[in-house]
Amino acid sequence: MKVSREQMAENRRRILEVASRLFRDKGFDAVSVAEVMKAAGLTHGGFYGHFSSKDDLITQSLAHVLAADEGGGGDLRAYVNSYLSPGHRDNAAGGCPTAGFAAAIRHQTPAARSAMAEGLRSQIDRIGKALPQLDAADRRRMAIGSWAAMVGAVILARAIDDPALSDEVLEETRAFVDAGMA
Amino acid sequence: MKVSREQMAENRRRILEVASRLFRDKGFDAVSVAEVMKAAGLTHGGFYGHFSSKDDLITQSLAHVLAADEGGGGDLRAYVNSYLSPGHRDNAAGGCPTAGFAAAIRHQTPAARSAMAEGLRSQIDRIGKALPQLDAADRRRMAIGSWAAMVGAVILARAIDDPALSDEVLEETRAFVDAGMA
DNA sequence: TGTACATCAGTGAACGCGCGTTCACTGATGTAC
DNA sequence: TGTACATCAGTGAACGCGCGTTCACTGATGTAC
Repeated sequence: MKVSREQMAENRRRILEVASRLFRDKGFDAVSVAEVMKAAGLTHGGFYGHFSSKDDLITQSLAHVLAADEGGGGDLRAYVNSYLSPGHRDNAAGGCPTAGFAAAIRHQTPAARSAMAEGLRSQIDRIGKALPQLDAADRRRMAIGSWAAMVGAVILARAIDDPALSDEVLEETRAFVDAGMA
Repeated sequence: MKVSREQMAENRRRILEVASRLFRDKGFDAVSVAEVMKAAGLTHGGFYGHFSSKDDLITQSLAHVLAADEGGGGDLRAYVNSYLSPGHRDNAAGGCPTAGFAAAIRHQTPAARSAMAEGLRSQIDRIGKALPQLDAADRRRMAIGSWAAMVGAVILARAIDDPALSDEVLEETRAFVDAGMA
């Protein structure tokens, strides 16, 4: 049955939100269109009224979640600490989309890869702006190096099944990044 | 038709090798059992004579490729340079299994995650041993922090479609890691 | 060493299943008068 | 404002396809004599 224009817009927004959470949690391939629609409180048939394909949903949910501010612009030390925390490691569904998607983007459409590049650019800029004490070259190096270490550490910490080693990867990477910023 | 025991052992080895390359190149889900067997010069029906399931193949090919020395034990500076090179970024099929698999391991079986943890442990030790000038705590921090940055940088560099930014991520991360080791 | 035969690695057709996608239908929305 | 109707967002059955897996069969291997 037809719904109001506002209702439809809200449905679309909800699809994008649950899709981005499910994709971060389980990966693009392991989440079906029907599962996304069900989580959004709809049936699968209506999907193609909102998106032209599953690839289209992937690209749009990626752009949607990257558009939401990723943080890192304010207190950098606090941001690094929360990023490299067990809480973030254990909350992939609600966590950083870069850590969740970066490795899988390689196998997605050009549009999705382009959205990821744009997200990376703005994240590097945001971290750089939080390092005003450094000159331009050092700022760029610190921003890129720290971001690579943060994303890498969360991916590694999530990959392994040994909690002690996983915690240690987060803690030591935090000390490593902090030392670079000192 | 039956083949000799040596031939069968060689077939198994070849399956593991092509599987690890295909998985690194395209991801676990995007590679079918039939594709692996064809790449190994066999037909898909014989697969279950070697492995009990596709998950079993994933675990065994992971253990197989992690068992091959990953490097990092000798000249650390040279290893970092080659790791963070465009050549490595563009050769996922033959490149570092950690960069290739880390993010996907989260969704695999406990056996696969355990193999990845073991690989990570020995890689950290290997890098640490190449930093004899540091005390134990600094060595551990450098090894873990550098490895996280290296893996993260290659994953990010592979994710994005802008070659200039991709190259820059590799170069700046190399400078970042080198600065930490100085 | 040579022969007869049991073994079993590999073959390829077939299976059941879940997926992305399509489509005829429904009924609330929103517009024309 | 109230009514009549065209629109179209959402429904759910159905599709075609590729996947992981199974299985009856084949014929070379390797062993017993």
